[in-house]
Amino acid sequence: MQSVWEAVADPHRRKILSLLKGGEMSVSDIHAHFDFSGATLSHHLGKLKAAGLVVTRRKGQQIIYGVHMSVFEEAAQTVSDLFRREEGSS
Amino acid sequence: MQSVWEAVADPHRRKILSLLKGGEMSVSDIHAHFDFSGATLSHHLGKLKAAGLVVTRRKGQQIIYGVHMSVFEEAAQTVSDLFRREEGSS
DNA sequence: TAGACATTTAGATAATTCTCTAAATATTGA
DNA sequence: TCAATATTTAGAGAATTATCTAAATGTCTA
Repeated sequence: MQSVWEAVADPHRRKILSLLKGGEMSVSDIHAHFDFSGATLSHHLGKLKAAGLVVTRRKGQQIIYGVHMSVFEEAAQTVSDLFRREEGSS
Repeated sequence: MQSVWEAVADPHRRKILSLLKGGEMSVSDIHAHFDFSGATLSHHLGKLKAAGLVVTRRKGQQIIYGVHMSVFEEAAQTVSDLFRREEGSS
């Protein structure tokens, strides 16, 4: 599994996550927000999926992406751990 | 300025930040925790500095690195923004 | 001032990443 | 079943990154 840190290092992927936080979207819905090719989008979605940050389901011809909440919240914990100021260091 | 996201994408750099959260350290102090060359360490420190996450001062022959608290806390906000669940979405 | 120590810079290489086009796969509807 | 639509995979090229050794820079002490 790819690290969450690497997954969110790319601005396009952070934008995808922000979009998905607003609710599930199909690949073409997401694609409407970007200029690059579908193959490139697929590459980014693959990285997010490898990090476990998103989940997919099929709906007819479309694949619907959504944030994987449990992993997302774990990730929130991980990142806030790095950035939390040392405790008890008055 | 390099993005905080890219700066923390690398595990070595995250380890450096964790070390520095415990207090200021010289380059050689930091180096003692890693296996790679001094030049490589310098490269990583440069990235952290470009992101504004660390500050330096000279103390004789040594350069002392420390976390740049204001930028660090801004970064904490930035990352928690991405990972915060949508508000008011009951 | 010369030599030693600490760190950074320069220049090179290997690995990874982002992007593309073209082809493959999966599903739907006629 | 065929053609259209949606997405992913394959393969390749350009850019970036992590790493190294060697050289340069800055500071201290004898």
